[in-house]
Amino acid sequence: MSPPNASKSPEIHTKQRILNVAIELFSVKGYRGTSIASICEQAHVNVAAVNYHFHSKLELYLQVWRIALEHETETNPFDGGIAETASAEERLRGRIRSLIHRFVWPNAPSELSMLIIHELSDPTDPAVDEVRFNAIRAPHSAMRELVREMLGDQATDQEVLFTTMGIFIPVFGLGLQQQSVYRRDHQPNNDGNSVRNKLPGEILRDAISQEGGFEALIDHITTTTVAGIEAVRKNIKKRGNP
Amino acid sequence: MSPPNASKSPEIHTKQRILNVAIELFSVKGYRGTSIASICEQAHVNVAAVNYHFHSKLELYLQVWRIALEHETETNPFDGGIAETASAEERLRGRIRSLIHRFVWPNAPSELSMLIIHELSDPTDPAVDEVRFNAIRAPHSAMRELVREMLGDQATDQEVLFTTMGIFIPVFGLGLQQQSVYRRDHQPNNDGNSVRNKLPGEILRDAISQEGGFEALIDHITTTTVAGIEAVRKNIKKRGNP
DNA sequence: GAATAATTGAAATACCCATTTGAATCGAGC
DNA sequence: GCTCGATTCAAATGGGTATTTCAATTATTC
Repeated sequence: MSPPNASKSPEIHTKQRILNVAIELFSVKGYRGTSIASICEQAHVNVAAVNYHFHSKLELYLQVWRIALEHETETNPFDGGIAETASAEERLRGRIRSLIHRFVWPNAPSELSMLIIHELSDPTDPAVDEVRFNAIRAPHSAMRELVREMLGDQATDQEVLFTTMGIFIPVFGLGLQQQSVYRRDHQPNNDGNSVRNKLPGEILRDAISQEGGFEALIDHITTTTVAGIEAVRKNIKKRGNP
Repeated sequence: MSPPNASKSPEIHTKQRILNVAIELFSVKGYRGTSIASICEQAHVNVAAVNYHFHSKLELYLQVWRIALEHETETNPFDGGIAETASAEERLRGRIRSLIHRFVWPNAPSELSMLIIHELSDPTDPAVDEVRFNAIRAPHSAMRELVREMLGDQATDQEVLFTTMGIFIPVFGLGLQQQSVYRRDHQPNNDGNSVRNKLPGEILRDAISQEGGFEALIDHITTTTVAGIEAVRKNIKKRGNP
């Protein structure tokens, strides 16, 4: 009777189907921008299922966060696969590679980074702060320690802080641009010429889509970052002990 | 009769009062996050006034954008007040100063930059693209030309692009962090310890709030940026003509 | 100072959304 | 094959929002 629901039953459980769609929609359109109804529609599931399996929209969202965080940590560790024993510059390169992968992976930022960006520009609920904080804190303090190591003991805290920020924060800018481009690409009414020229994010996307472009970007960022660190070190040496 | 409406009449016109409140709320909470009702409440104005003076919420929003863009252009020109005749490094410093002022001005990012960030992470309507584009394009292409000048003719387009992005895009990351901190500060239920440690944006805000911290940040960014450009130039020289 | 247009006010309308409800259906264990 | 708990379904509820409506009020013009 009724439609042959081949998309149901043992294959993938309702709960999992909801999660799969939710992670996609929440990361692209944010918490407020995605309705339970739209999730259920795409997952071929009744709206009540969401409130049955997860108590509320917010709890579903939290679950999505936890899954995205786990997934990112597994597939893309902070160290970029570089051993602890490698040179500082090697390790820096690994960290930068990992960050870029998260926030500008050619086709789209990772789900986690998109969630982070939405949460930063439009916080959902204090309950999310905890998990969001965990997602940001670990890579940030790891980077800070590495910068401290590279700048040496004579560097002031402010120098370490600014230098760390100089590496860490720009990727949020990259992610924001990428996310904007990604959304624009997926807009249903995108006729491609409503705005005459390209936004910085689109120019960048084009560049890294080219053969070798992505590696070139990582090279460029690593090179300029190392040069920046070197410049700060020179200043420290010139100044001597504070 | 009724309350002595001292907040009305010739003083400031209804339309202007709406705009004043709208620019504040839209920039902090975004388009979707602010209701017409909340604007009218704060402006001591009836909801119908919005739809009388501006046809719709969207048109009010567009008006706010135009005003914010105008205001920013007047009070904070791209060149940071540095003359065309100054050295390239001086002009770069001016541009960086201007960008930082827009996106991380100690107390809060400017209205325009907050609008931009919201629009990037959660686009409102194609009608906004035009004005948003104008807000981003001018400083971006100015920066690009300056970078081209500093890198010389032998630099590839990709080198110019990446270097420009390396200066231009990070400020979006800064702005995103600042906006997040700013919103958190202004949340009504902010007990200050729902999350134990500080987010990068908060650490940074603390640092630039200190005496001389803001200038130190601009110094740091300028120094590392110049060092980065110098590194790219060296690569170009080493490589010779492509 | 009357007539007319502009503006404001309070309430109504229409839509979207999260959540609830209670019946229907399914599935495992006996 | 029956029972009971788990799951799914369609419809209803309640709260929020943008927008409209039209009468009341204010300002402007002659």
